[in-house]
Amino acid sequence: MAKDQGPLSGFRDMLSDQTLARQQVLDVIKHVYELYGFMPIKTPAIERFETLNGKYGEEATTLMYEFEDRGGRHLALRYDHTVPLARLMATYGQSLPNPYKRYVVGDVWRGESPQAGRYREFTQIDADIVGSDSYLADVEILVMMHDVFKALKLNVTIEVNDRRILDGLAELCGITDQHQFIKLIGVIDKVSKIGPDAVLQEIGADFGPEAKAHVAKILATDMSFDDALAIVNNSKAKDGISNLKSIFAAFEPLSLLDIKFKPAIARGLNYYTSTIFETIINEQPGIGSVCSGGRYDKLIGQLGGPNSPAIGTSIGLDRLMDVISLLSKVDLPDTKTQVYIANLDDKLNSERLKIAQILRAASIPTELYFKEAKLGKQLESISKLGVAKVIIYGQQELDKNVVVVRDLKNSSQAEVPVSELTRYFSN
RNA sequence: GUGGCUGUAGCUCAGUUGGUUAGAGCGCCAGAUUGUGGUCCUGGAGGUCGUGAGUUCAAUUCUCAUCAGCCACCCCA
Repeated sequence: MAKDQGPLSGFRDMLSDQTLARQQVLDVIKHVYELYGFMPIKTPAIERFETLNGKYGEEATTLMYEFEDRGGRHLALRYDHTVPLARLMATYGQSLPNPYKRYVVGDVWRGESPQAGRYREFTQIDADIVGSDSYLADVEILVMMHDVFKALKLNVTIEVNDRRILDGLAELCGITDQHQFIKLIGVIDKVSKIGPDAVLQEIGADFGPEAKAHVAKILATDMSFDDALAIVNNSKAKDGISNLKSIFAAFEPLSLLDIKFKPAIARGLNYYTSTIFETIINEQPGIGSVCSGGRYDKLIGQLGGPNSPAIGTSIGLDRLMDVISLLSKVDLPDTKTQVYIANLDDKLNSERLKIAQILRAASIPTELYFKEAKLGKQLESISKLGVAKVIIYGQQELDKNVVVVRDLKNSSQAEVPVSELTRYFSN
């Protein structure tokens, strides 16, 4: 067992099988993002504490990793990618194209109590559109998320709401205080976890029977926009609903059944202003949201930039990988090597190296078996590594200027002239 | 951060109502006459029972602390 040498609680080491699988998933996501015109950027892991402070909400600030450097500067590890992006926009906004579309892959840190699917260091893959308040930006983000999960062959439900509907609901319940509002949506947000009955009981206890009655209606499943409007019919909610109507109408012809209106979606982060969404994996709802985001039209202005509207999405790669490995129990390979060259005789090492170099030059990942050992032993251990082909090259082959290629998957074997090597492996 | 449950070989777990050399399956290594693997057979290695301290003649088994995992709260990817 591990001594006290393992990684800290909430942090993890990842071996090659896991890392290769992540890379594979990441490549799929990047590919889809780039299809929509998002280009990669990178920002520092550390920011000034003041930059991050107050942007997420009170609770979140206590979860930040903050520290002082040797120069006495008050710093923090980034908590997400959205606030650093907003800072970036405040710095370079004038010189960037408008709308500005970028994506970022990187770790973020939150000092939470770790649990399955909850880590202190995890990777987020964000895509944001800055500078446009068009509902088409919202549409593109949502459709792109649909495409990502389709490409990953995952059945998801993307639940969409508009923060202003909740504002309207609060107004209806007579809640004007910001703290009370946060508390209200916090309770509503728990509906998928604790169920509507428990939520209503809490609402009743905290906000009175009238609020309870209003919230009860909003929690109904399969609500249409008109249903919602009938319940919360004030100007705030109207704005929200007409926004969602435009968004949903735009992709209606695509019939994306996995994107749904759900007025109970709240989102904890403070900076959201209108459209908000969360994504649940249908087979693994317990793990929580694997992708979420929304519109934050005021954040960039808050950080001293121009008043730019913006919308973004964030995929939690670690949770996503947890779900993927839960769903497919297939053993993942931990090598990309395609060919292994067995060692029958140390005297032929430079000949084997020459063959390896020919293959590598043709972009075929190739490794050499270092130790001279029984062929059977070599085949066994190479097979265990998950490598499909072995080149057997001894005195007999040297004399004939050929190579024996054994396929470990179907136990077939072929003699290939050295001059034909590249061609043989290229198809 | 608060509360609860858990922690035995690489993995999944059994076991000890405190008492000499702690077990299984899988995996790993080595054989089965020396240039051919994945089945079967035979043999072997590997554990200071998460770590540290306390109680005791004696602790892996009891107590405390600590670390890690899980669950709830909280928060959210």
